[in-house]
Amino acid sequence: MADLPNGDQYEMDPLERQVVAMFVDGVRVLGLPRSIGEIYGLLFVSQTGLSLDDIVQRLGISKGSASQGLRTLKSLGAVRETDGGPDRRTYYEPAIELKRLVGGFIREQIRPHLESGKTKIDRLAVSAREIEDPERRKFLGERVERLENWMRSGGRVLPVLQKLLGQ
Amino acid sequence: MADLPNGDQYEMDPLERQVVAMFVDGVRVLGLPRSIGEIYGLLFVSQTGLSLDDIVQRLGISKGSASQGLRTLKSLGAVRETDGGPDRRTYYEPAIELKRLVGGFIREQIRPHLESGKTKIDRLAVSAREIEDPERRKFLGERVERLENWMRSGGRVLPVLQKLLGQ
DNA sequence: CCGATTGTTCAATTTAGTTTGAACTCTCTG
DNA sequence: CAGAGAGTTCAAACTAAATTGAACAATCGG
Repeated sequence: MADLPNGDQYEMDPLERQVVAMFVDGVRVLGLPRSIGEIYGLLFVSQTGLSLDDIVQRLGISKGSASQGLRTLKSLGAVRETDGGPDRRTYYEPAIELKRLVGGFIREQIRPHLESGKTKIDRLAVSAREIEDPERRKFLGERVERLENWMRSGGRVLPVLQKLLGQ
Repeated sequence: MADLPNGDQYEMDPLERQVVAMFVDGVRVLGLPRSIGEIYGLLFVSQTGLSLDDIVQRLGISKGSASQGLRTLKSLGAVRETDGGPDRRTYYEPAIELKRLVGGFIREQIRPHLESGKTKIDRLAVSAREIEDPERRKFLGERVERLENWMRSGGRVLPVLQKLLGQ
């Protein structure tokens, strides 16, 4: 590296660092790994699309990490690929519409959990009905009902959320 | 332990395990540690309040873990303390109203991040205005605006969320 | 106020999750 | 169709986060 003519193109400037750090914090709240925040943040401050190798070099992360991070971001609908014309490689750009980002996150991270939650509650309801002691059975029945209510509320909220964030 | 008359009172039955496992999964989605899901889940299936020692023994976790978990749950408004009458120790019961749970989570986990996010964006806006190159400065200004929009949307959504989940 | 009991704190350990990097596949092009 | 470049995969290494447990503080009753 020391013998390359221009190290600058591999380094982020302070403002870019600031943005990347912000997104790193941001995605941690969402339970996503740091590298995802770094990649998205870098794309977010970049005026042009970046290739996988650009990302690897500017962030100083491994190719593997960048590749996996981009896959997750693609699945969330948070980056789109633009094929680089004459060039062989793919370039990546960030999706910056909140609607799209929230939609992807709900679809990929929230809905699956709501689904599996419902299944588990159904199984729980079955177990609860098999309890011998009537008092205990009644109590459990009430708790199961409470859980079903939570799920219903959750299901009702998501569409509203999406509508509100669609601007 | 082997010489205690009734080991049963320290063990969860299969249904209790099922509920605890469900809440462990549940809280992981929210980015909270496993022990918190275990404790809340155990309280949720229990017909009576439980003491810290009850929790330690039935879940088989350490006193330290239970103590810290309860503290977090209290700060989230997800458990309340009931002092156990003649007894010296405190008993814990779960809060089961969704409104309360969501409210606590928003207050403790979401709002602080929104706040600090706003601060970071303000600082970023300052840095962006100092950029020399006009084209770059314009681009960054637009991105900062975008971030400000995201934050505004987030702020608008929370109250609606709370209202909808209040039943 | 002493000793017993309840609950807290935090450094050390353990566990879970992320990142790396080398080997691999795929695809294009000369 | 050989070889070069782009991107993927995944076991191993590393890092971050949770848990333990022992020492400590607080409180109560005798």
